[in-house]
Amino acid sequence: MPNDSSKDGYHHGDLRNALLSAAEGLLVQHGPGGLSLREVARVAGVSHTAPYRHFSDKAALLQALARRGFERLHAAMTDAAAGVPHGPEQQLIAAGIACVRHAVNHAEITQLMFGGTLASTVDAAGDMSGRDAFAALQTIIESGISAGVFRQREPRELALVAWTSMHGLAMLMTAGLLEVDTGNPAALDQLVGSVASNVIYGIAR
Amino acid sequence: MPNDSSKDGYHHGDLRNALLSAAEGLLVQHGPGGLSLREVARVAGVSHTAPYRHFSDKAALLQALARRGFERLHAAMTDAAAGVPHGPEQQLIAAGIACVRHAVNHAEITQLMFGGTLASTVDAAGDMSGRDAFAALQTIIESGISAGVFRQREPRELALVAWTSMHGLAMLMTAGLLEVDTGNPAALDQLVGSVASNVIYGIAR
DNA sequence: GATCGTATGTTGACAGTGTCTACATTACAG
DNA sequence: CTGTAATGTAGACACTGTCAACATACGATC
Repeated sequence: MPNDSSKDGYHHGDLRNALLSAAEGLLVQHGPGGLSLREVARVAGVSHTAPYRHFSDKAALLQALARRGFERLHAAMTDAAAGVPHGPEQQLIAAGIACVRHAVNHAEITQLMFGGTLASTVDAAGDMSGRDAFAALQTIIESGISAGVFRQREPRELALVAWTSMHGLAMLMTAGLLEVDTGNPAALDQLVGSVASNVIYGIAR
Repeated sequence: MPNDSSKDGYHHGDLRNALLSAAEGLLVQHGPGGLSLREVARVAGVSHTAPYRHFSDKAALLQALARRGFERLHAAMTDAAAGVPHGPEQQLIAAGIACVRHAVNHAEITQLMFGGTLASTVDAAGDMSGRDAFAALQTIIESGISAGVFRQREPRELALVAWTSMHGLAMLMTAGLLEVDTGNPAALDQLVGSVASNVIYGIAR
């Protein structure tokens, strides 16, 4: 019984995704750094060199995992903003909460995405890295400026304030450096809301 | 010629610090993760197990390195604030710039300090972790509230806005995820100043 | 000053890792 | 049906973190 998905023979059928899923599972168990390519292969039920048919490197696998995370983050933020048609401020808060929530719920992958582990490697795929998420914020802010609820400045500049704030909050929490019960969604939302509203107060007209 | 410092015999004399320095040097060369305990020992000119007489673990060595970083960060921020007696706003900006500058100038160690690599281990020494730096910010803000230039809110709340913002900025820059020339001090200060003044605008009375 | 415990440093070994090369099996195009 | 590329395997290599056993040097005690 080689595996659960697709084909059942010598060839796996969808090993690439299976490896990514296995890696993600192991990543949340043992933190980043505690993840070994061989164990990933073991969990996926293949030999220890099979991953090299799909990823040139261990770093490449981690990078693919990070890419997944960036996509999910972007989706979470835009979805959250889209679900709140009550104007840019509320959209911004919703996006911020979604951002931090995603970070807390996927702490290990968040560290992968923004931690320096892949820093050197990320350069190549850097075009991808979180730029979409940042752009989402900027879009909200632009609409807010047009609507006259935000100060008339460089959108990028205002977006940067929001982005760095949320990013910092997320990183501090995922690193466990903030005395807050990340398991309590209400407390989390309140904290994020507090920071976000302060940011908005600074941004607002 | 076993070494340059202190004694020259079988016993090193100050191996602990020598190891930390060697580790720091290697850390900036090859990023975090690319640092091997054995190479640290090699650089320090001792056998590959000598470090175990001073650090229980590889993680323990990295943790000590991180602790050094926290101390330096705190010192840099308080020094910067102390050097600017022109009121809390300017002090806050100075501290923010010092914070980000320290992060940029010690990118690898910053990733060590706040990245998740040590997350599980940091719990023990967590009391140390950046709390001092945060407290420094909070002190400035408290004096600002007393002086009536900042809004009358929970100091912790306002400090959190400033802290997350600076922290996020620092982390994004050290991870190379911000399109900014970190080598150009002027551009860096301007960027930090921009974000900081926006934060202050939100905090100010 | 000799002695002895202890701190410090060394050697050797072990399992585990990332990655390379060579080989085996399968899918598929002609 | 045949050959070629894609995919997976086996074995090897240097390297790593860590443990146990041993060697050396320092410092207090008699």
